[in-house]
Amino acid sequence: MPDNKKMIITSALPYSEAIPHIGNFVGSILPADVFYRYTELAGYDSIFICGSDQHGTPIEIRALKEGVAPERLADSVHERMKEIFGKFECRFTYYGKTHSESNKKAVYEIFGALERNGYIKSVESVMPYCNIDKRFLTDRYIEGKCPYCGFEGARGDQCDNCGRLLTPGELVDPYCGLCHNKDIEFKKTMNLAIELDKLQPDILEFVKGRMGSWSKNAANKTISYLGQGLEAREITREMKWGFPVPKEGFEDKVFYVWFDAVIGYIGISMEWSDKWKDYWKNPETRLIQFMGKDNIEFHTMMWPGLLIGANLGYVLPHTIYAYEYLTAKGLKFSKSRGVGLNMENALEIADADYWRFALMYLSPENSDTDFTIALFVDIINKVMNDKIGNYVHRVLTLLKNSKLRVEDLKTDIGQMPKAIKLRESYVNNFEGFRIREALRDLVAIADLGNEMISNKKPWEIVGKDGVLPGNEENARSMLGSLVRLVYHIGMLMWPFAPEASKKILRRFGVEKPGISLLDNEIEALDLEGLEPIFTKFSEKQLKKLEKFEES
RNA sequence: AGCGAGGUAGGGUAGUCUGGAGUGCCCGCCGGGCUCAUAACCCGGAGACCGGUGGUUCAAAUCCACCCCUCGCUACCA
Repeated sequence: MPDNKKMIITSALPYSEAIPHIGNFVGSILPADVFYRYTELAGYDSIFICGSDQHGTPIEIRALKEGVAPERLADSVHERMKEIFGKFECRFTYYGKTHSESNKKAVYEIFGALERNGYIKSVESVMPYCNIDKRFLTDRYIEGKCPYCGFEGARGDQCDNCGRLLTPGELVDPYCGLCHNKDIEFKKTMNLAIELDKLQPDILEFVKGRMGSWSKNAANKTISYLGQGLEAREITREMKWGFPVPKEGFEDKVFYVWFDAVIGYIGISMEWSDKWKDYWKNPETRLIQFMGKDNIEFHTMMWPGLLIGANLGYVLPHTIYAYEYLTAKGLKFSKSRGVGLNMENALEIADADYWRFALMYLSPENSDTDFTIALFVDIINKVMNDKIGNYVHRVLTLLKNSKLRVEDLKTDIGQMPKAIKLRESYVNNFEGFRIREALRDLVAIADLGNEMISNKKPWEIVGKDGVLPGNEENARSMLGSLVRLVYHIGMLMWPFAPEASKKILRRFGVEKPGISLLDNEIEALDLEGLEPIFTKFSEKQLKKLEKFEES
């Protein structure tokens, strides 16, 4: 139940190299958005912060290859992502980006504090250096022959042929992955690192106090990592693209992308509004963070570690919720391997509401979940259409035929214990981050409605042209109850399928949905131009989809 | 190899923390009902040695040990 505490909801920042696929979406931004919409529905004072993660090697290298400035490349992808998230009805309070003045300010502030407080040290490493390109090469961008299987073209991090993890020094006859010359030498270089080992006791205390409300995978993985002991982690890199390090001797380096990406939550909020402080510097605020399971250690240890070390009064994460993966035919969705469906293509198949609903219905909250078109179509046709859409439509049609007016309807929710129970379950499930279960509760309300119709047989007392004489009282309470459930569905559907929700609520004159409204009498009823709120996939579309799945 | 997550009817899941008759849900299947509705809806039924083996217990899907299988992470990707 809502209290007066503020809430910051974040999704892991999507990397702006390419358009995310639906696996990325369902694993972070979608649940964050759905949860944020729930907090609005429940009446919390919450903000939803996200943005594009723009720094890092892949973008710099790609920009180099395409002959454009990294910033231009990152910004163009950022604009496309912003647009596509908008099309998916994501309701960010603010969607920013990491390459911004405000984020630079936040990064410098936190770095400065960490240094002042004695948590930064320099570490020496030896890295391959290309004398032609005049730059250090990260593991991915040095290539050569695999020392194990002899494969030509193995990368410094891994051999694609035998799958072994490698280090650049192991490669036989290494060459630069950019210019393909062999004029490479291994040179010493210095980088800055955050001393997580020093922060370990504080991080451990933080984790112990909070992990009760984390997802199982996040909690267990963190315990396991902490048991092994944290080590200093580098926060600077040998690159041009990023924020220059403001420290003598390191000016030619930039901050490592993970460092300014997590700080981005703050930096982006700063750009949003002066009100950012009311949330970030308020010890009561709950910071709720959604992400894929690959992001766990950054959020449970490194990010809290740097906040604790900086000691600037920023709130620490309250809830960390990490999602498993959506897979396609058992394979992890992957841009590089061409597995899965990107968000732009997805909209050619179905509108945002359908994707949001179906993806949350399949949400990989507890384990990897296999996505198939057949399953997707099933959810749309059977669940959204046959259960929910059809229920809403049959009730509204009955109501229209009955010619009853809104003030005739008796809609005493107190007489509907099952509906109240489902509504409570919906709220409890959201509060416990069991979002998929909350969605099941919503579906169960439609099930309840369909069952009520069968039991009460309203067609026996409502004709095509009004209520049959002598049945007025009965019709008023019967239809009142049925429409009450439609009202509930419209309201509780809002986090999942906002467009359909709006379509329903508009008929009841509700502009801004809220759970507290569910106890009020329905005040308006507009039954003009009734049509089903969802439509099914036709046989024709199905065949098209099957072809799509083949490729 | 280490670590994390899973293995429950034909398929997909919940239940496992906090042991108590295999209990629930979705799809599919079989039978019946209904006609307000999107050929939709409702009711009933069949279908599971709860991955395996051993142990603890009056009692194990649930706790313990070992084993088998799947996925993921162990990246100078974020």
